[in-house]
Amino acid sequence: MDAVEAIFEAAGQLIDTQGLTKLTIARIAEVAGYGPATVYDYFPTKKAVLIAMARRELERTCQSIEAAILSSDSSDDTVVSQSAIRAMIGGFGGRQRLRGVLLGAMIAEGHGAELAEPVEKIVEMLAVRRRRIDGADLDRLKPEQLYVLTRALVGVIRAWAMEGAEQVSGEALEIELTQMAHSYVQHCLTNGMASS
Amino acid sequence: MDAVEAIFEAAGQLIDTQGLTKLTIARIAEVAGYGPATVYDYFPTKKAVLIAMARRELERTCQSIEAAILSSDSSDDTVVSQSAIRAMIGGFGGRQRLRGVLLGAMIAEGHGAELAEPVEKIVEMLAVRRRRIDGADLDRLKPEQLYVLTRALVGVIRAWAMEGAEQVSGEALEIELTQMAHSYVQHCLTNGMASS
Amino acid sequence: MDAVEAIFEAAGQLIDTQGLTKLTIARIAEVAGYGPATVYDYFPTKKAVLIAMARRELERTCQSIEAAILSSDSSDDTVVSQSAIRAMIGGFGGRQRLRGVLLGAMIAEGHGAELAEPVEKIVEMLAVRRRRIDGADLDRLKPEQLYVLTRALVGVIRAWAMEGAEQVSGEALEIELTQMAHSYVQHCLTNGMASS
Amino acid sequence: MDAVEAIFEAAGQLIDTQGLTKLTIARIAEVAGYGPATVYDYFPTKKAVLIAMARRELERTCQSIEAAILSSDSSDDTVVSQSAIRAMIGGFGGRQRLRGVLLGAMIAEGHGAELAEPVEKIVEMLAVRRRRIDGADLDRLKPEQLYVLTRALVGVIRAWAMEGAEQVSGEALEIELTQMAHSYVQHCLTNGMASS
DNA sequence: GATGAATGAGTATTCATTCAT
DNA sequence: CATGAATGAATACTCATTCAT
Repeated sequence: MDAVEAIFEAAGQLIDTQGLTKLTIARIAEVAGYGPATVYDYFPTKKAVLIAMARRELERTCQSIEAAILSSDSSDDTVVSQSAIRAMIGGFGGRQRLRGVLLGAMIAEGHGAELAEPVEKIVEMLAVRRRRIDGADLDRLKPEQLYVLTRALVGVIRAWAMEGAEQVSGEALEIELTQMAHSYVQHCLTNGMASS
Repeated sequence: MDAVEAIFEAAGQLIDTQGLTKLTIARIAEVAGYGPATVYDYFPTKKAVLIAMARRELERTCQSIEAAILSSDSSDDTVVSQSAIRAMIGGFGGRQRLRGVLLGAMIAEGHGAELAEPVEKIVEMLAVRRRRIDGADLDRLKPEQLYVLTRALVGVIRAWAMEGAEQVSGEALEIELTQMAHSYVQHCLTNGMASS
Repeated sequence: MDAVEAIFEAAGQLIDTQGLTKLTIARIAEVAGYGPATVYDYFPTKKAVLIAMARRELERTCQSIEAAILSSDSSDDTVVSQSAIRAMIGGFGGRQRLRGVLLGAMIAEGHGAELAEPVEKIVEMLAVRRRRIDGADLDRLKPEQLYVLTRALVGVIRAWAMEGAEQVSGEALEIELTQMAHSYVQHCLTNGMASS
Repeated sequence: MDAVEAIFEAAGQLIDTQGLTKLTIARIAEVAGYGPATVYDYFPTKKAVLIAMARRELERTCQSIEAAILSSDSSDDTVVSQSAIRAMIGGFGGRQRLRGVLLGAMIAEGHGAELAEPVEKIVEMLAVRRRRIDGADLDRLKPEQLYVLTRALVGVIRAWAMEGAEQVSGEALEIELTQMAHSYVQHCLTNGMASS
């Protein structure tokens, strides 16, 4: 278990400082303080390391989002959403390049759909919350709407992670993402209501 | 010129059918009908081929967006935006894998910001159009808003390209992207007006 | 003792089903129900396992040949030889791939000469038998003749083991090997007699 | 073409002096005076090199056998066979270990049946010859007999090649193999005649 | 007696890139 | 313009073997 942690840490460091291209099993092992073969005692493949890392980070992100939503006592959806989105942005340990690479790895290996989980979790929790608060039952986005919403959020965060935060501050990003999500969801629900 | 075209065509084909991993200079050259060394007469590096291709496709996409907007005589912004977004989605010859790879290459090589150009073009043209039509001098989006909007659109399209179009049809994507963009822009402009 | 047996059994199974290439100490140990290190408590080396197995199987084959000759009460040498050869062919539990691999290992490790023992045993026992039965004191084969005879028999059986038994049935093999051996020995002894 | 020859020569040398285990593509290439990658310009795989070598040696052996038979003007079959067998023994360039390894490689890779060709050629040519000489039509060995004969010859020669020629001289081998082959064939044909 | 975690040394194979022609 | 033969440097993955417990 300790070895896995060391491998993750080593790989994370290397990716964030030298990029994916320079990442080799030998280097990971060396930084982790093991021989190359040891990595293979825990992961069958180099790609598997990346995927496992991404999943763990995703897991963590989900948890911090959940925590953010649950601990937010505002009755204003926007406020709650914003703290959730802040958790998303802050996820992945803050290491920009690592974040981008891991997301990219998930997509490239065909696990892109898993990335939607955190966002779906937000939407779901907000819906539950809302129902609890005002008894309203204005629910569910259509699948394609959820799809667009999740990919938009992840896409923006990924771009921001990789391009560096020079163009836009984390705070501004947080606010605008919240606005975008909120206005789109409002629009969806409004139209959905109107047409029903 | 002919050789460059042949190289692009060969590389495009190979990427779309076999993925980036299987792409080698030798194979590109073979399919293009040249020897490997010839590729190096036109591009200094393998990455350079990818970047050049991406730029050309991006250029083309810009042009088709421009054409779509100019030829649209509707006075409804949503309709115009939608045809612009349709042009975006249809870019890269509709070859999803190719699109994903090329966009990924641009991002990986640090040219991610260029990807925003087509979207910025839409926004800009729509603004000009609006001014021409109703004389209004609507504010521009703030930089961070433009940033979020562009990355959101590109992010969704890229994800859609890489995950395969099975989950959401191109038509649905087109509609929802338009809705998302429109509701966000409305929101931005409205708030911007109110606060000024 | 039990562990050794388990190791032999595991290795035998693995070789016969997956071939020598897929044979690793780890896999042997696993199938045998032990950890890898345990194998090294009994054998100093991977090759040593193979050699030991080969020797044991060879030993067994010798014994079954002996039994076959002793229990055969025919006075016809050909009949006796044939049952001896049948015992040879049936050696190694009839597991052809295993046989081929083990014989190959013996040869490769420079123990090829040991393979001749079973055949020499046949020849010797037949000579003894003959002497007992008709008091004749037939000459021994010359060393080079014994050499050729033994290698021929082993060579054919080995080839048959490795090429698969599809081309020739075990029964036909048994008959023809007996004929070949018999006619050669006859020839040798006859000429030997004549020339002495 | 020159490169192929150099590779064969290098591989042959290495096998004969250091054995199959120590054979690596890198070493072959080095000895041949090339980089490792060049070997792959001519052979897709390490095994392919061995197979190709074996086939070439086989080819050569066939040719020298053919030449031996054709140039032998004796009317005595035994004499002719012996020179053919001498050609077989002398085949494979006289490099003992190489010979054994190449034969082993053919067998191990499932091309064992090809090894029979030289022997079948002998038998065939002798049959033709005999027919021409005395008009006799005492033909063909049964498949299983041919099988046993060929494997016996190859088996003995292979063993002799690998065990070293200390136990038996090449001359003695040649004589005894001829005797064995001859007595077996005589036996087969005689019995075949008798039973028809 | 048994182990399992760790490894170090090894190797086939790939490919972007060069250069003499 | 075009080449094709050659390559050097790189790297994922394997496995026999060890040793502290």
